[in-house]
Order: sequence, then structure tokens, then C-alpha cells
Amino acid sequence: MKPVTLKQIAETLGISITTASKALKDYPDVSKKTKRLVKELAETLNYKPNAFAVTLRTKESKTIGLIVPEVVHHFFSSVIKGIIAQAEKKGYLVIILQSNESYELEKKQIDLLLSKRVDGVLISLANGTGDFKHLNDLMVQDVPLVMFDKIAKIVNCSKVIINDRKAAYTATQHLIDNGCKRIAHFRGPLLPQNSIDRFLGYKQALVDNNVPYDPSLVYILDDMSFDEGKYFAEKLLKDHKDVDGIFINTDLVAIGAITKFNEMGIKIPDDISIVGFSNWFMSSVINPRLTTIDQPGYKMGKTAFKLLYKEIKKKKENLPPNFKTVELQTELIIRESTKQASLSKT
Amino acid sequence: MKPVTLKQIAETLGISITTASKALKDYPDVSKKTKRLVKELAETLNYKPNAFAVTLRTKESKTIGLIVPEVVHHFFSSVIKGIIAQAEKKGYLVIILQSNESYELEKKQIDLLLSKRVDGVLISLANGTGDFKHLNDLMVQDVPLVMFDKIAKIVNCSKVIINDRKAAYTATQHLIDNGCKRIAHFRGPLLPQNSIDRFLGYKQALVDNNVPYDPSLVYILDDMSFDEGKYFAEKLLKDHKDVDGIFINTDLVAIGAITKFNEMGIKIPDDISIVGFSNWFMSSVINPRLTTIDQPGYKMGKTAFKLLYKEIKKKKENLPPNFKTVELQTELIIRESTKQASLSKT
DNA sequence: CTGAAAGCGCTTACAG
DNA sequence: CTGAAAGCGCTTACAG
Repeated sequence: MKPVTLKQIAETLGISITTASKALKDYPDVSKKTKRLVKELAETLNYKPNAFAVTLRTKESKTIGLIVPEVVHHFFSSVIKGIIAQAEKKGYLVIILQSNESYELEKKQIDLLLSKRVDGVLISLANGTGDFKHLNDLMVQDVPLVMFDKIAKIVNCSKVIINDRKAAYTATQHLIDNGCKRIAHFRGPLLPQNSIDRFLGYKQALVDNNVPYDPSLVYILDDMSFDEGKYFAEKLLKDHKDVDGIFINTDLVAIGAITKFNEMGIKIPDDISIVGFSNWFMSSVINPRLTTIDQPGYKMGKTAFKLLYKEIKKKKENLPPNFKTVELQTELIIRESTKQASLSKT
Repeated sequence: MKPVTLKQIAETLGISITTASKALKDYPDVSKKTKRLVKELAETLNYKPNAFAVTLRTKESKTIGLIVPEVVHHFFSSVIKGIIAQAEKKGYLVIILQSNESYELEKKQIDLLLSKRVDGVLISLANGTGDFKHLNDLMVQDVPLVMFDKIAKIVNCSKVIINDRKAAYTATQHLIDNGCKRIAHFRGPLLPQNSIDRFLGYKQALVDNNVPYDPSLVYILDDMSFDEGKYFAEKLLKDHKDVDGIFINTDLVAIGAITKFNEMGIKIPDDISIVGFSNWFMSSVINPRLTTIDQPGYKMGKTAFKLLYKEIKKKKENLPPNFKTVELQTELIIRESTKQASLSKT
């Protein structure tokens, strides 16, 4: 059965399409009786306006696009959940695309979203993304854009971030407060802003505490996977017998490292203290429970949509955009993988 | 800047819109020169056909809807990834909605997708879903529907499932083979077909092995969460001092139970053997490593889209639908949370 | 209070 | 090889 159209309703009732349309939308200049008739019939026939016809007229698709590097990922799936929840409240639908950390894919997907005439785009950049022309395409076409988590500082748009540098500083400071002298860092790939910032925060904390910075203690990971965590944990011990602390980007990697250390009989935190990043719930389940930085994914998703929504509204009202960068709070969650600073001080 | 239209291209080149349209789509009856000119200009202006106008004409949105109970969930996010990947290959976009296990939300979302004129719908039912009228709306409007994982047997459409009953039977048999006599079952809510089937498989295995079935050993969980796993692990031990095995729906719950047992000093598998379900990667990380049933999420996603694609094609060619139920293979992954049958037999 | 008409941006059967 | 015309299903300014 073909979907019911306004025309059918109008013909059945012997009125014009115009009146039928207005009746459904409660225009004040339609009689109560007509409204009732139209609405009843629409209900009976299960009429739903053809969203494409509406969009074509109104230029509003009530749909936004979302590009994330990876869907199967605790942090991003939390963000997705936040975005969908908030979008639904405002009557927006979300098309989700996954860049697999690839610049090429990301570019294609922006194109796709552009041709789908989405009302706005939310993006967390791929690790492989080094230039931002594809984002410019959005700007040029006046499609509102909000970046979150993995952002590009140069791109002029609203952003939702955490203070990666500060969070990493806090994490490293915590290790130092626990008496660590030789602190390694498992960092992410070279391009993403957040792995740069976390590295910078780590380094700064060392400098501020007069702990010598040793580049050979910094390991660059590609996948940020559990297996990489295991691999580099073992490698680190081979390279440096004297490490006593590690600040690790992403709990998943940290849990890999803990697993390997457990297998090797290394005691955590007695031999090595570990701080992770993200506060994935598994980090409170692993043995020993992982000290980490809490990174609010769900909230980030909600906030990102809210910012996007504001810009969509601004655009509709022909107001100039008002780019904002919202910084969400992070928190150090102290657990068993570090000696508790508070205890060792008393 | 407004998006470029066909009209602008045609006017710039001094040709008709018709010809411009045909040139871009490589119709054979357009001269090479015209084609070249049009294509070049389109490229320069970064022209992208307005998808809504196209859809309005062609009745094809090249978009499908996906409804899952929960996004932040390892199994479902794997399915999502499979679906997006496969959809992209065929040029389809995916709108993702989350029902939060609520029938009401699910219903609303079907409505939304219907008004968005998606070409097809993929769904895994909410736990709260007890009737299927909302799915009928899809059928009536001739929108292809494929269900996966949490399906309704009565609904007449294509499905992708695993043999939950057989898998649960295998899991329970494995516990019995390991000498377990008092086997508990942590099952899911009452409505979903898969928690019913798993329960049935569990029961059947007991009966076939002359192990008495004791209803008080079956616990019904609501959330299937980590915390519920902990809670019921403790409760189980209070209720039944003599349990020696548990078959637990979902690794997440099983990991909760293991965590609680570890805290309580219960030895796994010496005191109690445990088999989980899903083969979430954390199950090979937890201590002891969890014996479980492997449930192929990514593959399920790919398969579900493939089935949907076939039906979309059938519909376009005005062929009758050909509903199929694809059963994906599961596998028992034996790890440390059960005594290894092979070893104990030799 | 009602409706004819224009138009959103495309595609395609048809005529020349 | 090219193009005028109809139409997809709506919305809305305008006339009556």
C-alpha cells in the first residue's frame, strides 16, 4: 500500500489540498469543523507527511549527521547515546557514520551528509585527519558544525572538549605525589589534538616537579587497543628496568597493560603505579582497580547537540553564528593501581 | 552560500535543466562535449544533487532506519558497526534510534522512520515489547523489515538469529560434563524470545541428563547489568549453599558475578563453574577467564543489512518478498571459569 | 473561512 | 542530440 498523501485526504473530504494542509497544522484561519474532519481522517488513514516533500519546501531536514572514528568503543558509544537522546528531544534524527580513523572515509562521509542536506554535522576527527578542507566545504555551504573530543583548534566552529592537558597534568602529578620518579607515558598517535595535549600535560607535570623528562619513556601507540597495552607493557619493562609509574591514554590500553603485568608477576602499585584515562566502567572491575581520569561521554554528547541546535536556530533566524568552546570537567578517580596519595601522606 | 542547483549549472552553460541532468547521469543521448562541460562545472561548483528532490521523484531515500534497545553495549555496537559498514558499501545511510528497552519509544520511533520514508527498517526488539502492531504499520506501508537478535517469531519478515536454545543447551551440557549437579541460571526478562529460548535450552539439557530441574535456581534479571550480576551472585549463595554451576545470560552479568565471588573468596571453577554468553572481549581478560558462548555481532549486522537490501531490491522490481531466517553459528569458548571437560576426561 | 497557484529541485517520458 | 513539460508531495503568500 502506498503511503497516504494530502491529496487523497483532500479529495475524500471534497476540500482543497491547501485547506487540508492548513487544518493539520492548526492554522487559525480554518474552521473547527474542517480541522476535526481532516484530523480524524488523517488519523484513520495513518497519514504521515512525506518528510522529503516537506524538506524540499522548508529547507529543513530535521536530521543531523554524526561522524565518529569508531562505534564499538565505550567512550564514543556513550557520546552517541547522549547525542541521540538530546536530538530526539528536539525532534531531530541522527545519521551515524564511522570514519574508522581514516581521513579519506571522513571526507567521503562529509560529502554524503552534504548531499543529504542534513541540518548540521557533529564530528570527532579521525586520527588520520591532518587537513581540514572537507570541513570547509561544510562552512562554505553554511552547514552548522560542532566538533567534540577530537577537534582541530584551527577550525572555526563550536567545540566541546575536556582540558586534556590539565587532566594529564593531574594524572601525572598524582603519580609524582605517590613517589614515582621514572614515569612512562603510553600516548596516542601523533596527529590528534588530544593525544598531543595529554602528552604536553604529562611533560609539564614532570618539569614543574623537577622530574627529568626522558623521551625514551614515551611510547606512541597506533590502535589504542587492549593488545597494544599488553605489548607495550612488556616492551617497556625490557627497555627500562627502573620505571615505577605509567600514565596511559585510555583505560582499555591500561587494562591491557595491567593484564600483562599480572601475568608477569609485576605488582601494581608496589612495583609500578598506573593511571588510565576515560573511566570506563571496566576500570573499576579489573584487579587491581584502575586509577583514572573520568571523561564524561554522555554529557559531551548532550552538550555537543545542544550547541549544534543553537547554531541551527541562529542560522534559521539569519543571525550570525556565535562559536563557543565548552570545556567539560574531568576528575581524577583514585583507585588501587596507585598508592593513595592521601594515605601515604598521613 | 546556498547549495548549487541544476538550474544554475544549466543557466551558466546556456543549456536546459534536462540536458544538464542527463549529462551528469551519463545518459547515452547527450554529446560528449556537453557532458564534459557539465561535469566540469559541477565539479568546480561542488554541486551535489539535492537528495530530497531526488527522493521525492524516485521514491528512494537510500536511507534505512535502525532501532536497537541500547547503544552502549558491546554486542549491539558490534552489530551497528556491521550494519553501517555493509550499508555504506551499497550507498545507504543509517539512521540510528535507541528504544531504551521501551515499547512506547520503539513505537514512536517506527512512526518517525515511517514519516522519514526510509527504504527499510532493521530492528532488535525492546524487552518491553509484547505486541507487534507497530511493526504491522511497516508491513502495511510495504516498508521492508528485518529483525535481528531479539525477534518476534510471529512477525512475518526476514530474521537473523542465533540458535539461542541450542547454544544454551551446549553451555549447560558443558557444565554437566564438568560434574556440576546443581546448576543455576541467571536469565533475562520474561518477554524477549532469546531469554525464553536460552532458558528452554538450559532446562532441556538438565532433563536430558537426568539432572533435576529446580525452578528456584532460576533468577530473572531486569537490566542484565554488571551490578545485577554482583547482586544475584550474592543472593544465589544465600539461597542455595549447594550450587556448583551457573549459566549466565550475557558476559557482562557473568563478570559482575565473578567479581562478587572473587570478593567473597569463592573459588571459580573449584567451588562454582560459570558459563557466560556473548564472548565480549573482556571475558578473556577477567580473572578467571570466562567460558562463554561466542555470539557474532558484527556478522549479524552485516547479514541483517544484506537481507534487508535484498528485500528492498525485490520491492523495487515488484517481486513478492521472500522472507528468510538466517541462523548464525555460535561456539562454546572454553576458558578458566569451568574445569575443562577435555582435561577432566583424560 | 476556502482555494488556486507557484515553487522547492529534481527525473524522465516524449516530441522534435 | 536537445529541451519543454509534467509531476513527485508538500507549504505558503495571496486573492476572494
